Order: sequence, then structure tokens, then C-alpha cells
Amino acid sequence: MKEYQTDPFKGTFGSLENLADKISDVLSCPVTIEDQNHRLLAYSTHEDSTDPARVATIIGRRVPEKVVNSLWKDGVIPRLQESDDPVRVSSIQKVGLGDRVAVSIRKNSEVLGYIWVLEVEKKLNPDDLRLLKLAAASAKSQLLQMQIGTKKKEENRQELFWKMLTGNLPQEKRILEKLHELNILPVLPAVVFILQLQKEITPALEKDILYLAAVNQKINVLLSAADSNQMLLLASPVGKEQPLDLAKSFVETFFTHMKERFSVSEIKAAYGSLVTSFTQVEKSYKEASSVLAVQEKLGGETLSLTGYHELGIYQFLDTIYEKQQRQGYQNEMLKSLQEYDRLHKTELYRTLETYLTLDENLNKASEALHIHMNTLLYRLKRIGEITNIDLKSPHQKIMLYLDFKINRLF
Amino acid sequence: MKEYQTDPFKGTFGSLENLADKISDVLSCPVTIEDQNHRLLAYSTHEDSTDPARVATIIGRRVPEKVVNSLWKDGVIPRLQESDDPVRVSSIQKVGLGDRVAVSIRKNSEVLGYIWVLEVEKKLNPDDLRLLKLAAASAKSQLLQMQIGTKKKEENRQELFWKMLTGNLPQEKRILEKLHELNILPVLPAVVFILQLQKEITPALEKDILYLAAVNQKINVLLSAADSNQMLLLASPVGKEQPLDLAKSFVETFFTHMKERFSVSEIKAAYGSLVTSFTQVEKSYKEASSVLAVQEKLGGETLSLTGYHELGIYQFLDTIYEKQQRQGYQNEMLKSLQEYDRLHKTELYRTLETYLTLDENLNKASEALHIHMNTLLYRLKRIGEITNIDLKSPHQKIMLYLDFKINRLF
DNA sequence: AAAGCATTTGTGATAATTCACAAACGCACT
DNA sequence: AGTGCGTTTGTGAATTATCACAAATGCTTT
Repeated sequence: MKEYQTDPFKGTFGSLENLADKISDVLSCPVTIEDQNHRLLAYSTHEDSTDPARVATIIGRRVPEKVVNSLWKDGVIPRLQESDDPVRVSSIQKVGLGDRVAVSIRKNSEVLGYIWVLEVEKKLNPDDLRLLKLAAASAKSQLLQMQIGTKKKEENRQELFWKMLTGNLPQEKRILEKLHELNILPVLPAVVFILQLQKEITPALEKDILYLAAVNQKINVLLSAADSNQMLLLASPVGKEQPLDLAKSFVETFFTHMKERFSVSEIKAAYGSLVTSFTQVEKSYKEASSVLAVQEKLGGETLSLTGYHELGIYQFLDTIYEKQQRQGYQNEMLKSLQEYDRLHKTELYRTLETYLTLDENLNKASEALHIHMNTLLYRLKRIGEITNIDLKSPHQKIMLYLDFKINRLF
Repeated sequence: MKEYQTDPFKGTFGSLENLADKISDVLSCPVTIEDQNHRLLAYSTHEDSTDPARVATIIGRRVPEKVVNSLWKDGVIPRLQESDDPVRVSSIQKVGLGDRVAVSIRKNSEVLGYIWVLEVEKKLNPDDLRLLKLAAASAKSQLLQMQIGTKKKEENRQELFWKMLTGNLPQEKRILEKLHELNILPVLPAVVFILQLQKEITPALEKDILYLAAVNQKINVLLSAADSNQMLLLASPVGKEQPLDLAKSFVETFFTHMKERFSVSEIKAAYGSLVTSFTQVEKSYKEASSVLAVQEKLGGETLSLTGYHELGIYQFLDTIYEKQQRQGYQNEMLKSLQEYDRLHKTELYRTLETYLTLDENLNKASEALHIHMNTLLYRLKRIGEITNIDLKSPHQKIMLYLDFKINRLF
């Protein structure tokens, strides 16, 4: 009994592996230690009875996404994040998870990692749980020590990332050197993501976002940075699907997870094109920015466009606009419409824009404009009279459509 | 008898008006003298019996277009241009033309103008016709003298025009001064036309073109220049219609008249946008040039696009293509359509292109493709299934349309 | 106040389109 | 020859777009 009242985990263990083995010894169960992103840090070795989830975690050096999802759905992870107390998880067959007990490794309210104990040989009793809590305290100091180096590295990473984003590091060689120094695997191809929230990104939010990005199996985050209400990521899509499809599905799951797990909604996301060298990061960043600009200024259906490659014609609006500026082009038709609107206090401009934007559908357009269908019809007829716009000509309509959008964008 | 054998028109008459009166005296008929472009030069005054065509000519200071048309149709003008002999024209009621006799004023094979004699009081006898021929000879020397100043002016005009076209005269004031010096009314708005023939523009062809441009009532030519196989015009549309509509209808009548009257076909024409100051002439010229470029590169449907304002999106295709090339863009939808066509020997690609090009009109498209309407409908449904093209999305359709055209172009 | 004009809305008829369904065709494959 | 599949064509109905008119509104002009 005396033994149980003292702390068997006092002192240093040299490495987390040793600590894992010690815990396993004391509790007579397989033990796994993960960091805050469910990346494998250490696992006990002298036990051979285990479950598929643990095997997959060890093999993949991280907890499989579907296991994490399942733990979130059952509220396990939120409970772990909120208290120091061990949480018992009943087996979840679907994801190969046997009965187990987990405890979070925390410093104040910040989660540093988790300890998992599988109940294959025996069930943990209350005393075991008390011991597990002590183990977590021991792991905490070890993890904190490991993170000291990380802080400095993190600053260097930020600096490197911003240099890449702004094109201040134009030599591929230098970038690769820096990445090596920072212990980042230079995985290509990569994509720049922008995740834009409605409010400022706090360190806590940043952690949450990075957590989701790290846990998600679609992309491998190389670098990240918070910029007021935007979170920037340089990441490499991982998987057998098309890289850009992976990027899209990452964004989609990111949305739902941010909402479900952290109650953060109204997020906008965008990503640039795939780059095959780190000197192109700036370009990918600019592209992602322009996707966001399109979303914010054009709204509507463009809100579902997250990838630069999905922008379709919107990719070329800036190019077209530049050329128009160079040659002093003005869309006479739109100008005369606006002039007419000004003089007669009408809304022909908005009418035509809505009509064209809504696929020339009389029903939808008249509804959107809150007018009678015949009014819309009359206005279109007037537009034809006033501007000699020919609504039967695809060329003209396309040019009008683009000019409408350009007027909104620039 | 002796009187008839001498030349009553010998000597100088001071002005063409005096000559007109003299001819009228001798022949006892109303007389009108026109230049080679049927512009009124002089008319006899002491007669009051006349016909509507003559009245209209005097009032408008030029022969009405429909009268000229009618004279061409009846072969009168070609006959006048081919010989020195007077030609008798029977009355043409439709255009208010009474019986009359005309003779051309020629220097070698070049027509300088025409003398018209109305046979209202009496019919001209052979002797009268001989006298008329002498009158034409007398008019010739007068017209030639008038043209001496014109030659020098013409050179100055050319110089001014080229400076304006190339943007080498960027001050509106200076241009207006020059125009005043050259006795050109600075009429605005104006448009630059390019009329492009298949062969080099000879002085004779230049004359013919300017003749049609001058006779045509739609535009008022301020300046002109020949440039290898192109004829450049700076002209102001005249009439109550929209200026650009006038420009278009000028081009249309120009085509038919060049073919009918001078047997010159295969002409391409283009014009830039309406300018409201002469400093913008360069811009209008460049626009006209780009219209021609599109016509030549795309052909087919674009041949009917003569005005820059009608060009729509075509001006930007090259820019868009270049950007696509730079970033290795490919339209996946069109690629998969082509792939499907190849594998199944179908024509979905052409179907969609035709459908979009013909303004998404089922009737027109099915007719153009020689298929049943429902077949077209079915194909469009299949296209949607195969490619996840959404034909309700304007932005997708526009991208497709542009890629179709780009695929044709490059 | 009256008149003129552009605009909006309503009603009803007409034309065009989309859709559902059936039948037939052509072709590859067995 | 039969089968299955994708395709084409035909028929008819449902939906939608378009047109013609009438009536009412609001605004400016006289």
C-alpha cells in the first residue's frame, strides 16, 4: 500500500520511451504517448497484446484520422482537453479501438499531449487512474523540455515562411538549406492555403487550426503563420488522389471540424496553385489571395470556389482588366446604362447584371430583384433600345458579364 | 452655221458657275457640274424649270445616294467613266430623275467630274451634244487648276493623318489647328476604318474607294491614307442613327458597291471605337487593327464582326491563352469530352461548342448540327454526366466558350 | 390641373423549352 | 442470332419564356 501512495514516476526517465515502459510496467497495460496533434511520441514495447487502432497508430506514427474523428464525435477529446482526469473510452469497434483509458498532459489549460492505456489485460482500478494522473504530470515536464527548442525554431520558421511568401528568398538552394536547418522535410509539390476567420487569430485559435491541419490526413503542413484574421499554411497534399482534390477535401473537412469542434464558423478558405519549387510559394500565395478577393467581392456562387484552379474565368479578370486599362477600354454599353440610371433613377445596370449572373433566367432574376417578371422583360427591352446590346450574341453577353465582374473587383 | 463650228467655251470663265451658265445659255437647258464624287461644283441659275433630283442635289450639295445607286444600276456611270461621249439618260421616276444628258470631264482615263444637262425645255440634238463635249473639255482645264492646290494639301493631309494614327500629335489644339489649315471641318465623333483588300491599293483603287466613301451618305471622310493593301479612313458618321450603326451600314454598303461597281470582292473591313477627340485617333486605329487580326485568325463567324465594339471577348483571347500557357492550364472538361468522343465516336465536343456559340438556342444548334432537337437535349444531358459541366453556371459556360475559341485559335 | 412620358404590374394568349417516356437504331460482345 | 448499351428520334405534356395590351403609378412639363 505504501508503494501506491508514493509517486513511482518521480525523477527523469531520459526519454519518453522509458517513461512509457515504466507506466506500462506499473499498470500492466500497453501504453502510448502522443503529442497534442496525436502524433506518436512513444509507446511501450514489452507487451504484445494490443488492438488494431494502436497498431495503426504505431505504424503510421500518428493516430489515424478516423479514430480521431470518432473520439471527437464521442466527446472524448473535448473532455480530455478540459480536465486532468483520466477518461475511460469504451471500445469502438468500427475504428478498431479496444477499451482504454486516456489522460491529457497539460500545462495550465494548454494540452501538450495524451497518454493512452489499453485495457486488454486488465481493467484499471481507481488507484491505477490516480497513478496515471501522476504519470501525466511526469510526462508534462518532459514534454515541456522538448518544447524549449521548438519555440526558437518556431520563430525561425515564421521568418522563413514570410520571406518565401513575399518573395524575399528567391534562391531555391537557400530555401532548402533553411528548411534543413529547421528540420522540415522539403516535400513537394506544395500549396499555400489561406484560412480566414472573422476575428483575430489568437494563439489558442492558431493552435486549434494547426491541430486540425495536422490531424487531417490530406495535407502535410510544412510552415504556417498567423496574420491578423488569416492563417497561412504551406502544405503538401498527401495521398493517392489528385493533389488539388486533396486540398479541396482538406478545406471542406476543415470547415466542418472547425464548426463542430471549436464552434468557429463563417470561415473563408482559399489555396493557390500547386508549386513544384519553393521559389513559387509567393505566386501560390498571391493566387490564394486573389481567390479570397473574388469570394469577398463577388460573393454568390464564388463562395464555393476555394482553389485557384477552380476560379475558371475569374482567374483572368485581372489580366483582362490590365489590358483594358492599357488600351483605355471602356464598356460603352455599361457606361450608357449607368448614365441612363443616373438620369432616370432606374436600375437597368443592376438589372442586367443580375439577369446575366443568374444564367439569364427570368424567374430567378425577377425574384432576386423583387420585381414582376414583365418589369424585367420591359427593362431588358429598354436596355436593348438604349444601348444596342444584343442579348442574342454570346460574345456580347460574355464581355458584359466580365465587365460587370471587373467593375465589382477593381 | 459658222457659230457652231467654233468653240463657244474657249477662254477662261473665272469660275465654274460662269461656265455652267454659259453652257446653259448655249444649250437652253439647266446645267449641273459635279466633281468625281458627285459633289455639286456649280449649277446654272437662270432657269427655273427643273426636276426633283436636281433640286435635291443642289439643296444637299451632292447627288442623293439613291440617285447615284440608280445610275450605277442602269450602267450610266460606268459608261460615262469609259468614254468622253455624252450619254443620254431616260427619266427614272422612282428617284425623281427627268430626261437628261451627261458627259464626263476627263483627263486621260481619270474622271474629274460630270456635266449634267436636263432636257426639260428641249431635247439636245447631235450638234448640242458636240458642244457639250467641248464644254467638258473646257471644264477639264478648270477642274485641273482647282486640283493643283489639292495635291499639296493632300500630302499635308497624309502627313497629319499618319501623325494622328501613330500618336505623334498628342495635343488636341495642334490637331485642330492643322485641320483648320487644311480646310477640314473637325467633325466629331469620328471613327478610324481599315478597309483591307487582297491586293495592293493602286492609286486607281484608292480613288474608287474614296469615291464610295464620299458618295455614301453614312459617313463623312475627314482623312484617308493608303497603306499597302489597306485603306485607312478617319470618318465621322453622319445621320440620325447611332454613329456605330452608321459605321456598320457604311461597311456593308461598301462591300456590295465595291463588288457591284468595281468587281472587287474579298474585302475585309474593320473600325475602332468612336472617338470624341482627335488625340484618340491612335486608339481607334489600334482597335480597328485588332478587329482585323481577330477576323484573320479566327475567320468564320467573326468575319461579320467589323466594329471593335462588336468584338466582345475576342480581344482578350490571346492574353488569356498566354496566361494559361504560363501556368500549364488545361480545361479538364473539354479534355474529357474529347476523350469520350474519341472512344465512342461521338460528337459531344462539337455539339457543346455549337450549342454555346449559337447562344444556347436549341433550335438553331440542332439545325446547325443536323440532328433532332431531342438528340441535342440528350447529348447535353450526357455531357453533364460525363464532365460535371454545369450548364446553369454562367461562369463555367463562359470559360468553356473561351476555351473552345482558344482551341480553334491556337 | 392637365398632359405626356417612362415605368411598373397585371392578364391572357402564344411560342419555346424542357421533361418523361417509348420505340427504334447501330454497334460491340457473346 | 441474341443481348446490352449508348444513341437517336418521335410523341405528348408540363413548364417556362415571350409577346400584346390594358391599367395604374409616378414624375416632369406645360
